[in-house]
Amino acid sequence: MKSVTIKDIAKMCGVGVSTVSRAINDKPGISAETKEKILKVIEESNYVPNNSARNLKRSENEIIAVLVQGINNSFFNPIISEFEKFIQEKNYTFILQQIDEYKDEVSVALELEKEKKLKGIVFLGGMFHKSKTKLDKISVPFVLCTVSAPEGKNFRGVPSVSVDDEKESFKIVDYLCSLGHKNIAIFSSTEVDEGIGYHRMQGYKKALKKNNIAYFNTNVYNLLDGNERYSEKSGYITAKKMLKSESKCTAIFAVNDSVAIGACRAIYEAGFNVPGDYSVVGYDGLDISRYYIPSITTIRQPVEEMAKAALKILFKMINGEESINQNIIFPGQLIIGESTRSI
Amino acid sequence: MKSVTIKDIAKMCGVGVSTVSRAINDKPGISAETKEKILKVIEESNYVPNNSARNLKRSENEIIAVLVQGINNSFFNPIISEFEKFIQEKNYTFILQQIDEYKDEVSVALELEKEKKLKGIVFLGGMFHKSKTKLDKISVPFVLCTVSAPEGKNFRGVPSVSVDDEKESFKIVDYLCSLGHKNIAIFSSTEVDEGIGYHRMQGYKKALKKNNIAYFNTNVYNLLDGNERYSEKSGYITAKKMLKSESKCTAIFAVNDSVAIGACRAIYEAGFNVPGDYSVVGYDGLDISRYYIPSITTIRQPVEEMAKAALKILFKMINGEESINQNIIFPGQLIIGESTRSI
DNA sequence: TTGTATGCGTTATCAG
DNA sequence: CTGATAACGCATACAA
Repeated sequence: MKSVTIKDIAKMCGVGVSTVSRAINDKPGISAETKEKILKVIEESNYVPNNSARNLKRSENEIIAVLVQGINNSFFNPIISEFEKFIQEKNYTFILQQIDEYKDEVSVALELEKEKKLKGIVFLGGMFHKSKTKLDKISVPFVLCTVSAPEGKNFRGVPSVSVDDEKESFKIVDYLCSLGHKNIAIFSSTEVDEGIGYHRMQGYKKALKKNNIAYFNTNVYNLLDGNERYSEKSGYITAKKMLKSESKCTAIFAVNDSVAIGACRAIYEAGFNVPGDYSVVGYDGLDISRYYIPSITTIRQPVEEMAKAALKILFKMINGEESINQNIIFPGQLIIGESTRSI
Repeated sequence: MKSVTIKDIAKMCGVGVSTVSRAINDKPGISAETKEKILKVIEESNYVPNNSARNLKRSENEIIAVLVQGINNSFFNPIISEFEKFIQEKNYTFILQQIDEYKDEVSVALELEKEKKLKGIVFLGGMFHKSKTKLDKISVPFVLCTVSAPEGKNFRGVPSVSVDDEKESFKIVDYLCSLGHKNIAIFSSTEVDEGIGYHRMQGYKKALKKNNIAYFNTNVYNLLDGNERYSEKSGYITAKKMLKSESKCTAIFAVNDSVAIGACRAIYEAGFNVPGDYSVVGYDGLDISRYYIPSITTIRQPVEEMAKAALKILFKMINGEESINQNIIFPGQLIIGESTRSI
């Protein structure tokens, strides 16, 4: 079970370890002859360089790490694909690191930074309960993607790329109002976790206010708890709950597309029609929202552009081109689907 | 930018490095007093242990790595969640490693094995162009999940957990036949890549044969190329192509649920109805197939059970309980949705 | 209870 | 072009 090391290879070839190292790493200062011989021996043996040892020695690696929470969220899929492409084009190595729910993303970042000698970090999604002081310990460039640093709390200096959740939520709820809806339910999380639930709720409230519609607690439907919260199932169950209640609402603002789809299904099963009986809107602009029947009216986040923008910022920082922190806010796009109608 | 090491901490505390090490790792043989003092200093400094150095020293780590190709495939989501839960229950650390499309998964496994001193590996999905000789170089226990080793080629000894794609495809196409369909199109990949395309095509052919239905090339529709192949978009475009053709088919066997959904949407947009004009079936049993309207008739792979079974095998091997290789084949479940009807 | 010294597998810096 | 040898940061056997 003892694994073969560079020393073993050196011995087998009758050369020094540094020569073997040169062969492995395509370094100059080695004759084609010996190189070939060494590579051949390596091929025949079970030798695989130990990355831990490598990382320990190397002062810097051309690698970017992307840290995601909730990797099973399809919203992230196109973003991750974009990262992969972009980073590879720059001839960097791309590491995707999943963050366990209960773990602190900044701690993981700190560990990874030392371990791999990273060039840069992207935080994708996440709740961002991050403390600024801890964030400051990160010594390589990093950027937040799809979330922005909380305002006020002295988080200035934290570059980010995001969409203004409150504003976009306002936009889509306002759209519902413009269609004549006056009784609009919201399916969301009522936990004040500074996460998407909070901002989207704020947008909802503001839109109602602007349209002179009173806000009622009874129109707020709390989604499932836990990691199923933003799933189709969650929307489905919540809609069933709503349908059983005395709700007189004519429209539903679901906190994301998956929830909207679950709601549509529940409404369908109850013998009602979308948008005939209920207009339903989502948020995010997942692919599936275009293929669903009815297609879902939603706010599309320009994910590819956001991904590119995040990496551009990151590489600028890496290259020391600009040290000013940027906080790019992308506009969301209201996509009018078949799930809404005017009344 | 020089980062602080264990030595620095030792110096700052006026103790030896081993004492600091003991404090960090909760090892015995240290007074509560000094431990507390050390931890406090660490807290205040920017010290983060370097994992590369740790891995280099440690002989074994309690960690399981899961290697996935195409992490953006929602089919894998519940499996990964299950892995995470299971592995954490065993008090092991869970590492999810994404494999770039162009990379060889076995090479990655080999590297990772040395680097992290893994206890075990799970290969999730993937094409498995793996060569047996290379696979043999892996010296820790591993198991394939959702794919089985290719038959014949002396791959005996490679434990796996999977569903019999050919048999299950047969089952669902046979079901279509039993509904009276005689002209059944298949949306798949015609590349002979030993991947899902091939086996599902075989099942399709066998089902036709059993039902005395002739096989026509013209009923085979090739999906998009590249990594969009198995997406909704791919099914959508392929269905449009089919609708424009002279096809007289009354049913479509889509190679997976996403493709089926794309096809349903295209049919809908063309003014036709599922299942009125076309019956559509998928494969996999994604959550969305239950929430789609119409819900999709599909073969559900028992993903949670498969995930658990794979890890059970792995842990048995790790504990040396059973060295016999197991190849568990789970039955798929025919789920009859609203997307099919008898004619 | 604590500190010192050694080695993990590499790469990099030197002489040769 | 090549080969010793010194780090890299940590854990551990051993000595104190």
